[in-house]
Amino acid sequence: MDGGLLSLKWNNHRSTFFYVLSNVRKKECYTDVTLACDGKFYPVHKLVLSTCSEYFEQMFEQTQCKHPVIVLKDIRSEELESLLSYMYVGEVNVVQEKLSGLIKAAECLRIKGLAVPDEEPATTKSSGGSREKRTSDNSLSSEAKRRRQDDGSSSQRQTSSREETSRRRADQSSSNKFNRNNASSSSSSVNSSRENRDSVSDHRTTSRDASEPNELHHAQQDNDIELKAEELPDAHEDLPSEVPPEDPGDAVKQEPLDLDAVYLSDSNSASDTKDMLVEDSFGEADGQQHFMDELLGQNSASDQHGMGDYGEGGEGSSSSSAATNQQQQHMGAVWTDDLRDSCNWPDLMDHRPELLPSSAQLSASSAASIINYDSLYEESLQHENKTIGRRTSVLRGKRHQCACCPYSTNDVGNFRRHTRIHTAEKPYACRFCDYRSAQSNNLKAHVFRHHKQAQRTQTVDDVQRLK
DNA sequence: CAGCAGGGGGCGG
DNA sequence: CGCCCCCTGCTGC
Repeated sequence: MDGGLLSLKWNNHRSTFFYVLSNVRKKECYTDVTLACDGKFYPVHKLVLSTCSEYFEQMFEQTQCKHPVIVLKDIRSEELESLLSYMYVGEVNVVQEKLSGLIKAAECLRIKGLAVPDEEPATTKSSGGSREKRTSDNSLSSEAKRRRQDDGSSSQRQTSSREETSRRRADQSSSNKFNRNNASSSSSSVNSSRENRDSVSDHRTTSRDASEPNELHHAQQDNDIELKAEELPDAHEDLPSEVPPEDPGDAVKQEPLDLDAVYLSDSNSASDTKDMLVEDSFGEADGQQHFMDELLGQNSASDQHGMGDYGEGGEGSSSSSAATNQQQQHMGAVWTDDLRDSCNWPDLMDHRPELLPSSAQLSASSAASIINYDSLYEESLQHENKTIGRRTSVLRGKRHQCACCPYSTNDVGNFRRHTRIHTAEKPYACRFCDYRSAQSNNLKAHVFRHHKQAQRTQTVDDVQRLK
């Protein structure tokens, strides 16, 4: 076996991966989860989140939702941005006074390396640099500079996405440093929900010595190869310089409601079954092309695919709807109703006690929820103030634009009511059975249909009790 | 049958 | 004026 075994190594695999990953994040391609925080929306990748946080990993495992929107409470957007940089780049610079807040946020989200010990991918044969236990506070930077020695293991097929992403992180860690002096806010009062995950072996922070991240390219050139794989054209060649200083803010959709991006398929359905599916169409078609282009080292002409305006009221401005149609057409084979169906809201509902605790519980126990009504609503209002309000209200007066779907209305009550579709909030509970409804009228109708007699009796009892 | 949304009316600040 | 409640109609299963 050894005799015929050739190890093909892509010399610049890491750097290319990082570069592409950086780009897809910047361009919001392939994002499959949206973090909502402080009224901002951060389209990101489950892969990255789950790699960097078992908390996210478990969350994603418990919902098959294609594109969940995770509302982060008790975390400030600046902290989240820093954490995202940390997760994507593997490194973030933070000023001293902001550190505690960042750490707290990291603890809430159980970010590996910051809040919980990192674990080395099992199949990665690290050449075993010194692994030192990280002490969170002062290792933000050194953490990011960790191991790269395992570059050479590409002959192993990577079947674990986590492992793969860990590699990316390693790559990212080697990239240019992201200087975030504005990483902010230590005022977070987040309760540390860090759990004892110390069973995880605490391999980490092979503090790769100080070789400067920017020297990645050269450093990687040092890697030995058994058989030089055909390298990509020069996408990676210019990587250190091409990779822009990662600014999470750039990735933030400041005006998410203007975007085609967040499209939530809310195909309603029988009783509890509901597709909680957020389709992210952030120019994915373009993105795919771009991805290939990136891999091929070509510059995609579709750099600016961005998000088109959502269009008012979801009817869609001609441009946006055209864009969306184009995207959907483009990705027709990818995004089908079947896929929508594969996103089973009931799955989420089944775990709702875990995933959707009350806001109070959330505040106390965890920092994230998948669609928290209050947050979503508040964020929607914030956004509409920022965007819809700015753009639409001029024409139509106060306009409420759903953050998750094209729905919009002038009526705040209707808007609240609509929001419950996405939050699955059913505040109206039947007294006589376990039926719950999002609308009072539905409950009323239900009671009328099924519990007319019981209701009559109950009413009599109530009257007597009052007497 | 249930979910959803448009719209009207009442009420309180 | 904003909010809430309610009625009503439409839609899909």
